[in-house]
Amino acid sequence: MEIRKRKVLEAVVNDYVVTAEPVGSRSIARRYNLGVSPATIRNEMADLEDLGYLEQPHLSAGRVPSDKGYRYYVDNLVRPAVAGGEEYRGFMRNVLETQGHDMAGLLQHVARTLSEFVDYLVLISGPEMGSSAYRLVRFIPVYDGRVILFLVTEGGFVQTFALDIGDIVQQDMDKVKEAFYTSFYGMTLEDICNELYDTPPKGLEEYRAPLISSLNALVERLNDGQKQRVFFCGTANILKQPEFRDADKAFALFNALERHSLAYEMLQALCRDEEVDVAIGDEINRQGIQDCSLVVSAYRFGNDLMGRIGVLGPRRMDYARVMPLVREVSRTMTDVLNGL
Amino acid sequence: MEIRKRKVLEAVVNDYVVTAEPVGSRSIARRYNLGVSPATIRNEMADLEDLGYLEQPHLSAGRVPSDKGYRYYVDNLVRPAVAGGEEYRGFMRNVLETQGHDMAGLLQHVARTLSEFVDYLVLISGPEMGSSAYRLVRFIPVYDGRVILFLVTEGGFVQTFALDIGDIVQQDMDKVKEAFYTSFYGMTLEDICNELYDTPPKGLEEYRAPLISSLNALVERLNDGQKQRVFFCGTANILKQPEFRDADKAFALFNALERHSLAYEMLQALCRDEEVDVAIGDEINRQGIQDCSLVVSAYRFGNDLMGRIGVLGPRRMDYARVMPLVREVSRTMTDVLNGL
DNA sequence: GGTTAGCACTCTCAACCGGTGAGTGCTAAA
DNA sequence: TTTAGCACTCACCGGTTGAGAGTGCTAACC
Repeated sequence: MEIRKRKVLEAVVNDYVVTAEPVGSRSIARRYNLGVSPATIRNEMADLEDLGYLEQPHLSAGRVPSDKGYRYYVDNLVRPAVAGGEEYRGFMRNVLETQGHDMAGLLQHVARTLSEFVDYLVLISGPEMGSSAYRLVRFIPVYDGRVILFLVTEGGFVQTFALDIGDIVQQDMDKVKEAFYTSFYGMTLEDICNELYDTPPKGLEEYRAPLISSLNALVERLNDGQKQRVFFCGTANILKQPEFRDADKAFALFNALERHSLAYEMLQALCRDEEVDVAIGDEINRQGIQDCSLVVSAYRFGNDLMGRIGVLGPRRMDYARVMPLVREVSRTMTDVLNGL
Repeated sequence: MEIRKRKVLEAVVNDYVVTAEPVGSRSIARRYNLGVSPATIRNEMADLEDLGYLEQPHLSAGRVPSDKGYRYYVDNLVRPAVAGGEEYRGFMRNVLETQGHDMAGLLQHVARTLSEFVDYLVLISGPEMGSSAYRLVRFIPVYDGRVILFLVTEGGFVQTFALDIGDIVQQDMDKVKEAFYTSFYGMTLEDICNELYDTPPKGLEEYRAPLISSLNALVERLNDGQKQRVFFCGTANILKQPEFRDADKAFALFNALERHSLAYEMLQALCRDEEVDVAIGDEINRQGIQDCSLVVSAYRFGNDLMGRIGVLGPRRMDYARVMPLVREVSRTMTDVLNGL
């Protein structure tokens, strides 16, 4: 694309991001020093519309970026705003350090903090329990037939699941206590299922079937993303955005987001790039969320991907600010989790 | 209050609940068989307004119930709608039974199910961890200095907390493992703190201070309600209500609700009655939630109050439907949790 | 040939205006 | 005490109008 067209496209996106109003040739000529008259810009805009980068809500209105226009902007034009990054980094470190590695609380806090820096919705998915390796696995019998599966991931995330292994007589409970003191270090849930299937703990052969089926059901749920918790913060922010002041639009969006599994899948679906990824409008491909964009970055522990941090806002999102911010937060998360 | 005034007040509330429009004397005369003309009803309404039970949005509009009017209605006039109760009970039992006592999942499901029966927001607070007695307390050392406190309440609710007890040398970790195998059966968190303070486990005297301070911080957080999780469902429902189609109103409400601790306190604050309680408008006494009503009922395990189920909607809530429904759900919860 | 000034045209939006309908308060009669 | 009648108020709807912003097109300009 010619240099001037790029400048015009960038100007349109920049202006539209802040005003949420269709932007016209005159205002671009006034606010940006392109050295040409509105008429020339008008011609460029007409060309950009032909090429599919801009759209016109109605004749005699200004132009609005199309999905394709945003895509081009994000891929080629966006100039990350550095301001706030450092400030935020300090803030984050503070949050991370005072939260003492209580993962759920930590993620909640990070979501809250981030949502105060952007006027959008923040989503953070927790560690993927289904396929990650555990540093500690413990089976804790609680009472008749109920066993709590206690897991700690490499990253220190604790999760518990209740398993029902049917009627157990009291004296067998002690056996359970003993039997499950085996080490499952570094195994995934699938591994544990297989292990138990192949070599059931001594004295507990008769409970193997219900235990296995209970575990299998658990693995299945985890893979469905049903058990996966997504932390939300800044829901109210959505209502600040002019495009969601219409109650029906807002309703459709909130309704969709209420299915946490959908939010989880949405976060998972983005993984083109290592650092920070963006899905624009229809690219999100979820009912009710067509009018949004999602900026996502993953945080890691060691080589394992732990979870994802996402910011969901209108397509007209402030990419220049959000992208570096999200990148920064996930980097900081990764750093702190890895004990740097 | 005279019988006819009561009938008129009831009629106004009933109509306003469904239409959300100020209701006039004529429409009451038409829809209810009071045996008097609109003019008479008009006079009664003027009286009710003088008494503070009704309000007029503007001259020449119909009347709307005031907070006082709703209060009188809820206390004296409401006729619980029975329809749906049994149907719901079956539904609930099914949810409760298939959820296998995984408390977090269970509460989430109950919230979801209930939110499908009412067009309002459902809030459920989990067991109060701070002051309830535990059936099982376990300290699980994870790695250097990090100990997970693993708690199971009488009701089978599992919760874990990370504690930092400072630098621990590896060989001491085994001691921790041993030392914390004590039984803390039936103790509350406060009890445990005291116990550890009075008689620190053998060989771990030097870790007493950080452990105690870590635990104290935990108790404090629990008492602040910070750690208390509140399960939300039906947030989108709020936007269906005409009074929240105005984005600013909705924003104020969502903003307030985002502070989960506020939601928690709101639920806790209501405890006049055993069965089901209602806070109307300003009675809720929380910034941003003045225009709502809250219907709450507690569920129990044994004699302990475990948590609360609340429905938050506009003041113009369908009390006749919501009140029995909330009562029914909390009863069913209590029944199922107690193993009936 | 690219650029620009000028101009007619389009479309939205806010303000205005009058009519309609719902509802009220008041008064006088039943 | 109740009711019919009536004048009055106010929100709301639909149509109109004018202003403002923006466009496309054309012809002149460098």
